Amino acid sequence: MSRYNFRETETKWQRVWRERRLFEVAAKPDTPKYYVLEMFPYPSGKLHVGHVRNYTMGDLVARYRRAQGYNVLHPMGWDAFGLPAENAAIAENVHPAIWTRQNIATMRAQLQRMGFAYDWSREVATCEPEYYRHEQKMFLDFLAAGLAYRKQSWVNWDPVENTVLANEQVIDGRGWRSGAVVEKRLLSQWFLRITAFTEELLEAIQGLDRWPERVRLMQENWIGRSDGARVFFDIASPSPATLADNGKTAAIEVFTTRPDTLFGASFVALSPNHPLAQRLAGDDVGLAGFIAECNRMGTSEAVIEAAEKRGYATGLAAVHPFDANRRVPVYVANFVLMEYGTGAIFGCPAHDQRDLDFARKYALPVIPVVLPPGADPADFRIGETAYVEDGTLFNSAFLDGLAVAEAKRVAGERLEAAGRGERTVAYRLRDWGVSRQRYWGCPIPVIHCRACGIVPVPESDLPVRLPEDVSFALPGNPLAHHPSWKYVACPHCGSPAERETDTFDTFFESSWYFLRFCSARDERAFARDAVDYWMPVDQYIGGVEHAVLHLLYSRFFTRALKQCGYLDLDEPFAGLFTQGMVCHQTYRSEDGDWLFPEEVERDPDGAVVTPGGQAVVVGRTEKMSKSKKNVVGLDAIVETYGADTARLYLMSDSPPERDLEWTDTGIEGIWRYVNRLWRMVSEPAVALPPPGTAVSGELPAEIAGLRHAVHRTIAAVSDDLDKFRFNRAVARIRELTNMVEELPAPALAAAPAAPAVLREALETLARLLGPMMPHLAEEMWQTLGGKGLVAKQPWPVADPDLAREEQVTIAVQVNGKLRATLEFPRDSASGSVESAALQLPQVARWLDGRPPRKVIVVPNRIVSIVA
RNA sequence: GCGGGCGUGGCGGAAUUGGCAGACGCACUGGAUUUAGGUUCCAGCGAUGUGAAUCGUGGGGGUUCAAAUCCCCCCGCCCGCACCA
Repeated sequence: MSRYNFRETETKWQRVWRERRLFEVAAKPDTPKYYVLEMFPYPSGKLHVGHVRNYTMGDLVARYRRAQGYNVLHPMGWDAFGLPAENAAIAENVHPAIWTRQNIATMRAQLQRMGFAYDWSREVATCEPEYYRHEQKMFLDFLAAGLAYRKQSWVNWDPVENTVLANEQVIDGRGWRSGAVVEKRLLSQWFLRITAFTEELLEAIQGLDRWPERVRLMQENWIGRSDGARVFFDIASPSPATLADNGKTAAIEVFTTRPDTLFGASFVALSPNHPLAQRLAGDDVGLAGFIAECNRMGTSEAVIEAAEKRGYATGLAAVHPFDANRRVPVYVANFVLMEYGTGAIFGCPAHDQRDLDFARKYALPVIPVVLPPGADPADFRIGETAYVEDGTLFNSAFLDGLAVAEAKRVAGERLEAAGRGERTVAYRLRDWGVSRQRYWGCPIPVIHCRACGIVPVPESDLPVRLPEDVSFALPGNPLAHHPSWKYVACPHCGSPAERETDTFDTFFESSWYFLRFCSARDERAFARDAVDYWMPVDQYIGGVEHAVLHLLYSRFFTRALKQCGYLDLDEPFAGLFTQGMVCHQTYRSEDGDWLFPEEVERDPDGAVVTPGGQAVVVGRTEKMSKSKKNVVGLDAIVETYGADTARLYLMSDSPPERDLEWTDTGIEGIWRYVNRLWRMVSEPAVALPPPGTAVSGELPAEIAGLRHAVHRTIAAVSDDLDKFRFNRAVARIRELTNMVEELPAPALAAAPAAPAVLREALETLARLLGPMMPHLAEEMWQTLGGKGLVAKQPWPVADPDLAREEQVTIAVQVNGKLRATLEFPRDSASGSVESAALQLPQVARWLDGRPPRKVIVVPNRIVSIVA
C-alpha cells in the first residue's frame, strides 16, 4: 500500500507555481478583482503553527476566489520596525537591522514551504527606506494640512530606560522591563489629528456590514460619543488668579450628560491639570502639593480601583447657572480627567454614585431632583446609593414634573437661551500620539532650529535614512547620542540645528501598507490607478487584538490621505474576519519550569513524563506563546506530515472565529485522511475512463446517489466557503470521500457508466480540496490525467437538477414525539403524505382508533399529528 | 459598574435558521489482518432499560402541533471598556 510522498510532491508543485509565476498579478480593468489580505506579521523569529492559521484562511479564500474567476491580489510583507528588534540587539548584541532581515528570510522560507499563493513580487518590509520614505512624505503633507501637530503631553516615563512607555507597557505602575516606578512627564510630542474625523469614523461604522459586530462595537465604544451640554459656572469672587489669558474673569466650563440634574448641583470640581487649578496653585502651596500628589499617582487599573476620591477646596464659589443667588464650592479633585470633556465637572450627589461618595466625604448637601416612579416627594431620601434611573423631576423649578429625557432637552434650551451653556457632544477618542523615543522606527522628518523653530525636512532631502552605525551601549534612544546624524544645518537659515530623534509609532507603517501592495515597486507611495483598481481590501483577516488601534488608525489614515489628495476612498477594508487562536496544552516540570511539547512524552501507563522519567504537571490549554513554551514549531510539523496536512488540520474541527486546540492525535487523523485520498486516486476501485467521458445510460441506485452527492457537495462547500464556515466545508468533503470509499464493487462493475461517475467524484474532490490542500490536489489532478493545473481550473458548479434530492425522508411525529419516518418522492402532495403517515402502524398505535385532532404537514420535512 | 459573546456526548463541533439532536472528526471498546507495534478493514459508541420505551442541548418557567433555536428569570465561563462627568 503506497504512502503519499508529500516531500517530493510539495516541492515539485511549489516549483511549478513559481516557475509559471502563477500568483503574480496585474490590474486588469475588465476583470473583477478580489483583494485578500492577512495582517502582515512582525518578523519575530520563527513561525509556529499558531501564526499560520490565518495565512491558511487567507490562502483558502484567495485560491477559491481565483478559481471563481476573480483577479486576486494576495500579497505578503513584514511589519519590520519595533521594539523586539532593539531588545534583541541589546540582549544578543546583534544589530536590529540584521536581526530583522534574518528573521524575514527565515519566515519567508517557512511561508513558501506552506505553498501559500502569494504574489511575492510585491513583498515589502517597512524597515527599508524604499518603504518608509513615503510615509515621511505623507507626514509632511499631513503637517501642511494641519493633520499633524506638536503639543505638550503627559507621558509614562521610565527613568531607568530613559524612554516613554505606552500604557500597555506599564504594569502595576512599573516599567514592564526595568521594573522601575513610572513617572509622569510632560513632553513635546507629535500627534495626528484623528479627532478631525471623529464623527465620520463613528458614522461610517454603520456601513461596515462585512465586519464582525463585536469589532464594530469596540470601535464605537473607543470613540465613545456622549451627548450632553457645556455649562458655564461664573466665579463668584474673582481674584487675580481667576483671570483668563484675555484679562477677563473666566467662567468654569463643565461638561455634563445630565443637565437635567443641575438643580441638584452641590459642587464644581476641576482636574488637577486644569489651567485654573494650575494658576490657583501659584498662590496656594497646599493646592500645589495636592496637584503634585495627584500627578504622582499611577494610571494602572489597580491603583485607580483602590484610590480614594479626594478633593482640595479652593475657597472659590461658583454661581449656579439657573439661580444667580445660589453658590456652590469649587474643588480640585483627583478623579477629574483633563483629557475628557472640559476637564471640569459639576457634582450632583443624589444622582451620581461617585459624586455622592465625594459629597459624603466632604459633607456637601445631597439634593434629590429625580423622583423614582411611585415615590413620595415628601420622604424620598438618598442613602449610600445614588439614584440613577429614570423618574420625574422635582425640586427643580421649571423642570418640575418632567421626565429625565424631556428635562435634559428643556434644561439645554434654557442654558442656550440664557447664554449659560449649550448642548454639545463629547468623545472619548483622543488624538494619536505618534512620537516614540526609540531607534528602530521611521525617523520623523523634521529639524529643530533655534532660530526658525520646527522646520520640515525638504521633500528633496527625503528619505531621512535611519543610520545603522549606532551604539546601544548607553540607555535611551541611540539616535539622541549619534555623533553626526543628529546635527544638521537648518534647511531655512543654514544655522546649526538638530534633527528630531524621535521615530514614528509602528502603527504608522501598518496604517497604509495595504495601499503600497497595490503597486509595491512604484516610485510614489502608490500608483493612483492601481489603488483605484485594487482597493478596498475585499477580505481582511487577522486577530481581534487589532480590533481598535490598527483598524481605527488605518481608517483614519485613509481619510487623511484622501484629504491630502492621494486617493479617493474612505474605508480601506470592506470585509473583515477575526480568527481565533491556536491553543495547546501547557506542561511544567515539578520545579515549575515550563516545558516544550517536545520535552515531554507518554510513558507506558499513559502518564506524561520527561524522557528522563520525571513527572510532568499538565496545565490548561492556552494560546500558544513563547513564554509558556506551548508552541508547536511549524518546521517539525511540515517535516513530519507536510504542508497540506497542517493546512487541512488548521481548517478542520473548530469554526475559524473560535480557538482551535492543537493535538497530536488531531494532526495524525488528517494525515490518515490524506493517505486515504491519495490511495483512492492512485489505486482506484475500477479502471477510470479517460478524462471528459460523459456520464450516460442507466445507473444503479448507489451510483446515481453518488452522482447526486457530488453536486450537493459542490453546492454546500461553495456556500460554506462563502460564509467562512471552513470546518463545515471540510466535513462535507469528508462525507463525499466516505461515500466514494463505501461504493459497493458490484454496483461499480455492473453499470458501464459507473466508472465515469467515479471519475467525476474524484475530480471534484481534487478541485474542492484545491484551496485547502493545493499540493495534494495538484497531484490528484495530474494522476487522474487532468489537463493543466488544478489551480487554473474554474471552480466546479453544481448542476441544480442533480443537486436536488429526488427522494426525501419525512419525519412523522405524534404529539410532538418522533414515531416513524417515511420515504417519499420530493414535493409529493401533502394529502398523500398525510394519509400514508396516518396508516403507519406506529401512528395508529398512538391514535387508539380515534381520528386525529389536527395534522400539520410541512412539505418534504415533517408530518405532525395531534392525537 | 457598562457593553458584547458563549454554554449541545469523554473531547472539537454539526443541526438546512422553529421541523428526525449529535453530521464530520478525535478518543475509546470489540473483532479481522499482522510474529509484534503501526497501518488497513468490519462493528459499536448520549443516558437509563433485557425489551417496549423513557429521559436528554447549563438550571427553572413560558409560547407552539413542534424549541438547542423564540420570550422571561437564574447560574457559570470568556472578551472588550472603565474615576468618561
